[in-house]
Amino acid sequence: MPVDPLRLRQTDMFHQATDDDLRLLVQNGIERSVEEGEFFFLQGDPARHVYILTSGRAKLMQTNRAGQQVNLRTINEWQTFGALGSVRENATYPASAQALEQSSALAIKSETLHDMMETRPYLSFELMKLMTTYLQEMQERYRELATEKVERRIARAVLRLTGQMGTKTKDGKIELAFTRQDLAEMSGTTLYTVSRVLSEWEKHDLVETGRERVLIRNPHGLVQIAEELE
Amino acid sequence: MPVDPLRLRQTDMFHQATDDDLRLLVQNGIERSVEEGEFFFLQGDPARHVYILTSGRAKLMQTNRAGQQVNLRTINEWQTFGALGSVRENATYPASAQALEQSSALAIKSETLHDMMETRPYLSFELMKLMTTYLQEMQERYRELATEKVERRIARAVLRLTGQMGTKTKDGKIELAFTRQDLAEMSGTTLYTVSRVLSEWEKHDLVETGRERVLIRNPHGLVQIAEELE
DNA sequence: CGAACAATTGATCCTCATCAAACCTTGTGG
DNA sequence: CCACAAGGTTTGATGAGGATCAATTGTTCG
Repeated sequence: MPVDPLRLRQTDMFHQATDDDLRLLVQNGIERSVEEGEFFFLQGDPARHVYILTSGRAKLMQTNRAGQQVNLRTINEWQTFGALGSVRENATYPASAQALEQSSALAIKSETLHDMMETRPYLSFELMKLMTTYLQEMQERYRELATEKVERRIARAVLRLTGQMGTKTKDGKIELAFTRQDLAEMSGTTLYTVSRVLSEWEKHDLVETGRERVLIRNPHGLVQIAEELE
Repeated sequence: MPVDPLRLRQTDMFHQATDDDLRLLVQNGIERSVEEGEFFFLQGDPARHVYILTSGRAKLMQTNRAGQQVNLRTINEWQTFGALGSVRENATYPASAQALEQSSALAIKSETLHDMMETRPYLSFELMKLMTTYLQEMQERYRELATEKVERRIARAVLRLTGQMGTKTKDGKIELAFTRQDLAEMSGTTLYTVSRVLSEWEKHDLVETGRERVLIRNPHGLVQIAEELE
């Protein structure tokens, strides 16, 4: 199912784009559909495309040579990914992008975008804003990982996800659809520790848990864990 | 001592700038000198200026509310800092910049740079390239911190510094001027652990150590520690 | 020389990672 | 509709890797 060019404007990077620009992007892009668990690209692949997720959900992750993974961020509809590798020519992707569910993305040739940037200052400006946001977030997470204890890091990860992907249920709770493993990769710990912490939280009525699911009952309590001194 | 506008071209961001642009920057900037240990700006200050270090050495660091610090990067002559906070209006600096020795910097009003970017596409493009580089490095360090053991992290930190700030001595060794505390903040550990690891390395003739000083005797040995499987 | 600061080293303790086993949940096919 | 497989989750036991604390020993500089 082809992408409606005008919907592309939901993408931060293209907020200010003209209709013609959007059409140009879609014309020069190809749509890629990917099953749950499959990859849009792998760390180390030549960075030939920049992607915009048009449906589904994906995650960006990095692997070390021993195979351990960390989650860099989760990608929602109309978010860009793979842009980092495309700034310099002949770059390779510094991370892998894996679909969390069946997903589609518009893949635009890196050069196309590169060329467009030369004549459309808004593009590099927007991309820069995006990069600074990510950089700032990474710096914060880096500090957290270096200085904070696990429970707090998990609380932060959950709260971050709440803002980005939380869906409200009828009775006012907020639902997150992630495995313990996912949460572990996002907070730099193991699924065992996440499980233990969630159980502890459940005892104190902060959350309800289930398979691939966390319901947040008391966000304020989590904020307290995430922010409180000591 | 006023900054020679043309020397500004050493700054990555201004490689492609015209002479007039450089002069404009200097005219609109003020020079700030700062003693060792003092701050150019503090985390949380309103981000009114973008800085270019014209002499000395500084570090960018983040502090959590308990006062623990992490080192985000070290700043050398002609490198930009404080640019991150200046992209959005009314932003605050996400980190503090502290002089490692007596240093000077050219401070340019954020708005000035912002305005210049609108008419000079190369500026936002260069700034974007810079941001992607930093982002990529932070992502890597984040993964390291999450998945690698301390010794390896310290080895990586030392090697990174070697590339950025290492000065060669006559007899072919590479010298780094950092305290154990600095290295600890850069690798997410404590000065005690750094001290122990360096002592161990010294026993194996990989380095020589001294007060605020590490001499690298065998870089290849360090690479091995940093890269080797297991 | 003495003060201030940096580094070392030992002893101790605590947080988490790791491993193992059992238990749930969900979806599939007979 | 049940049985079973596959994958997700829980929980306990154990131990390692570093953090923390304390005391001592350099080093530098006024």
